[in-house]
Formats: sequence, C-alpha cells, structure tokens
Amino acid sequence: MPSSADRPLTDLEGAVLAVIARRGEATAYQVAKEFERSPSEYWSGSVGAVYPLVERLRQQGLLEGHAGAQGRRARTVLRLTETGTAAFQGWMFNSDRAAGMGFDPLRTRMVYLSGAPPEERRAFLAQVEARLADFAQTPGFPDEPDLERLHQSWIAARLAWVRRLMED
Amino acid sequence: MPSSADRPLTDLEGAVLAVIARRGEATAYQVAKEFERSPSEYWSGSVGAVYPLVERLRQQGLLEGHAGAQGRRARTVLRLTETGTAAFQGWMFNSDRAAGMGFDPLRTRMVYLSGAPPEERRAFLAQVEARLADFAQTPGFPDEPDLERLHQSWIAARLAWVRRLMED
DNA sequence: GGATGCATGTAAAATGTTACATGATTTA
DNA sequence: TAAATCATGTAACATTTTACATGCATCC
Repeated sequence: MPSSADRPLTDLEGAVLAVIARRGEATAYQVAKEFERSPSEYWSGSVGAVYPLVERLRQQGLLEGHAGAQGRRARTVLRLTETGTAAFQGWMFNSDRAAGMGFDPLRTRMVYLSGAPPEERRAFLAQVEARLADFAQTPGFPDEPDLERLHQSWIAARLAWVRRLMED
Repeated sequence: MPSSADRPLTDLEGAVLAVIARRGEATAYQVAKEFERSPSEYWSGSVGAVYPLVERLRQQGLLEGHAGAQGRRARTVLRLTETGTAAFQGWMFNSDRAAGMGFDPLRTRMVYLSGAPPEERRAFLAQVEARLADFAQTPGFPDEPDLERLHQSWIAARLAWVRRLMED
C-alpha cells in the first residue's frame, strides 16, 4: 500500500483526513482517540499508527501543523492544506471505492457455508442475528445523534440481510 | 496481529483455511488464485502473502503438506490437520466476529457525511447506487451458482441500505 | 523450437500493532 | 503530594504488498 505522491489515498489515510476535515483541525492524539471510540473495531487507532501516518501526510504537503498550546504543554494542531483537501475529496467521493465490498466478516464466512446444508447455515445465521440484535442495544455514539442514527441504520441493514439469507 | 500458538486466527488465516477446507485440499498457488478471482478486492491474494502464511500455519501444525506431482513438477498439496480443523471452526463459527463491522468503505465515508446537508448526501449516495447497480450486472462467480447467489444477495442488501440512507 | 503463460517461490519495502517511555495535569 | 490519567510520542515486531526470479508446459 504505497502512499507516496499522487497515488490514491489508502483507506486509513482517507479516514484520518476525514476526521480532521470534519473538525476543521485536530491533533494526532485526538484523531487516534476518535478511532478508539468508534464502534468499528477494524482499526486499532493506536497512536503508533496515526503519528507516523500524519507525519507522512505532512511531508507530502497534505497536512500542515501549527503549534497550539494547552497550558504549558506543546501540541501540534493539524489542518488540511489545499492539496490535502483535494486529495481527501478524491478519496471521499470515489463512488467506485465507496461501493466496494471492503472486508465483510460475514460474507467471508458465508462463502464457506455457501454449499452447506440449509440447517447448518441457518443455525449459524441465527447466532449472528442474535449478536446483531445485542449490538443494536448499546449505542455506538452516545452523544452524537447523527452518527448514532447512521450506526443503527447500518445494524438494521445487516439484520435485514441476515434474515434474508436465512430464508434460502 | 500476532498469530502464534493458540491465539485466535486472523481473518486472512481464517479465509485461507476456509478455501482449503472447502476443497478438501489445495496448493498455496490455488488458494492465491481463488483470492484473485474473488470479486472482493480486499485481499490482494498475492502469493507473497499466501506462501509465508501457509508456512506459518504448517509450523503451528494447523496444516500438513504432502508432495503431489503434476507431470515432472514438484508441488505441495495442503490439507487441514485435526488441530487445524478445530482452529478453523473456532474462527468460522465465531458469531461475535461474524457480526462485526469489518471494514465498510461506505460506512466509513458516511461518517464524514453524517452532518452534511441532505442534498450533498443524496448526490453521493445516488452515485454509489449507480455503481452498485452496475456491479450487479457482471457476475462475480460465473461458474458457481451458490456463490453467485450469495454475491447478488450481498449487492441487493447494500442497495437496500443505500436507498434507505437516501430517504433521510 | 521459441514465445507465452502457468506454477512455485523469494526479497525489499511499507504499513500497522503492541508495548514501552515520559512529561504535564488533575484529583484524592 | 502521591496517584491516576491525559497527551505525546518511539521502538520492535509481524504482516502484507509489490516486484523480481525461475523452471516447466503448452501452443503456434
């Protein structure tokens, strides 16, 4: 996954820029925290991933950092440059990539079960359905209504798919 | 992502074992090809990933290889051991992981758009909808009906979600 | 029998994860 | 003021990607 000049952004890069773009500005630490808080467990959001990535983006001119201060403490506040904004939008509104499958843990498993007897499939899917239902109970974004709606909508869509699969 | 003894399998490990399990046996090359053919573009399925991974699994005793031959040519045919079967099933039927979000390229982007004005969201979603509709035209698994059904079902579920999102 | 592609690998480089280090702030 | 936690990083390690290497088979 090379990310050098004028290659398309990786998904992690896009997601990091998205966080900064949405807030206007942010520190690397804040970005990492936002990943940690997300109900998606896909990216660890460890600072060990975010700091080096941010550093690369700065060197490529997509991000600029200015010194801010909290109390006596040094901190680097990040903001998208013009180039960075363009690169971000290229990633963000790429409908081709947006429509792709990404990594789908259920689909990956269903490939294996595709030839299996219906009862076996259904037993498995019933468990997944139960987990999803649990999942829907605990809010993913307690204090951001827009994101919470999106989250619930995602779960609902998955539940619908699982139920559909159980019918076959 | 450590994969040493008795840690849970990574998703790539699980997926590789799934391919071998489904076929009964396979060579590393065949596994890599199957990933390449898949409509999912998430894993490159490069042999450079698969061969070392298979080697690790052999050393952990999850896979065993016996020499087969095609013409004069050496090849190593892989099969799950008993331990390997157990590990695979642990991965496969883990409904918790199966119900997770994995990496969803659309959701990732919608997080950014969650606060955006409805027309902007709708314009983007309309493009994604169009791409998904195209996507549905070309079969993902031309000669495997079960998998093709799964594939179409996945796309249909996504389309339904996208349309749902457009209504908000 | 030379070109093309299939099959089997290896190597270098980039990326991401976990774990560690350290100073500043707050809190008990 | 000691303990906890917030904020900012760095380092070692494992994994994955891209690119290269090479021998066998097939086809023209």
